[in-house]
Amino acid sequence: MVRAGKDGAAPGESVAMTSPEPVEGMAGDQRLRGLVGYSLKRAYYRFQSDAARVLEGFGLRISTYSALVVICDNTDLRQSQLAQILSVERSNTVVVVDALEQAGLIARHRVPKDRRSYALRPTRAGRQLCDRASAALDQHEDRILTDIDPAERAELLRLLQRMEAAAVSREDP
Amino acid sequence: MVRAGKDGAAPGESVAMTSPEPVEGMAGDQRLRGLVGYSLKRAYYRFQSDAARVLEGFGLRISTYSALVVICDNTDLRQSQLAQILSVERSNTVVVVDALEQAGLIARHRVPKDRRSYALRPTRAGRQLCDRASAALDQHEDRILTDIDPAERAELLRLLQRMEAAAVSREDP
DNA sequence: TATTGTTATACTCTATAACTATA
DNA sequence: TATAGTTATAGAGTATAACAATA
Repeated sequence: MVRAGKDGAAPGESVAMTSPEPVEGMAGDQRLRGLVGYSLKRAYYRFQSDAARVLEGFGLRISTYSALVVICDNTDLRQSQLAQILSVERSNTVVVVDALEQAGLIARHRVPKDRRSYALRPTRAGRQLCDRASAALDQHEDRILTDIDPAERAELLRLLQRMEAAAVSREDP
Repeated sequence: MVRAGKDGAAPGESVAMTSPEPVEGMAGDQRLRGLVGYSLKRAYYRFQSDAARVLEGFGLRISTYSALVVICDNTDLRQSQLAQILSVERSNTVVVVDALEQAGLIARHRVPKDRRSYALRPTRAGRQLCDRASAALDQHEDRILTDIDPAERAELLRLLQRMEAAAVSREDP
């Protein structure tokens, strides 16, 4: 029972990434499906593991890719600004910036006016890789969302951002 | 946790949970905002940290709560079925089921016909807590999604599930 | 005193492999 | 041999505290 076509998990794909084939005669996760948070989580994990696989081909992770994009788009960014934009802790940006620097994709430049901080700048290789990875990621999203038309996709983006903003506004007790 | 007096961050909330106030004159994360995956991630983290806070009041985490719901809704579930339904590895269900059992919310019953597996059953306390936590979580989602009307919310759920399914179907390269 | 970057640490979630006991 | 549950472990992401250099 339970196992329809997929035997123990196809060689190369994990069980956890298998689609939730409903167990016959069981409710399964139907009750949880009513929660936006649950479907959000499932969609997110699926989506990000695919995105991670795409970026792996460029030697990037999701964290390093998104930092690289922000550094490319904001001239002479400080690390604490990077942290704020991406909503990660300052301390956690260090390893990401280290990785980008060691890969020769960005450089830390000293700021004369404030010698505590660095100005982050992409190298030419960094800009090039950023553009190539971005194109691949766009293509990837187009493929994944192929049966969701542009209007729906725009609506989806809009709803996700409203949800995030709504949750933010509920921060205070 | 959450702690009111940490040093760097604004008193009350961590930097990471701070809203992404656009740094003036900068592009910020605008380019990333075009990616569904990025907004999906941001919405997800915001959402789940809120949900985790709600469940904390019941002594539950997201993982234990969702397992409890599935166990309540599927009679005499096996652990591997639980894993399949929730799309987690079998090995990772063990600690979750342990936690639920130790909290007196479920019990492992031996199955005479197959002594390798357990039949998971909720206790009365487990069912009660499940219902109370579910109600609280529903309320929480209603609050968060207060400015998203029911039609939009249904559309959101539908799109999220289509996205997940779409990503699934792209598993085989 | 406050801020920037940093280090160290811990906790969670996820993934993999290998073991045991049953089948 | 195959499966159910288990153990151990490793990797990422995230969060907190404390420190040095600088403001």
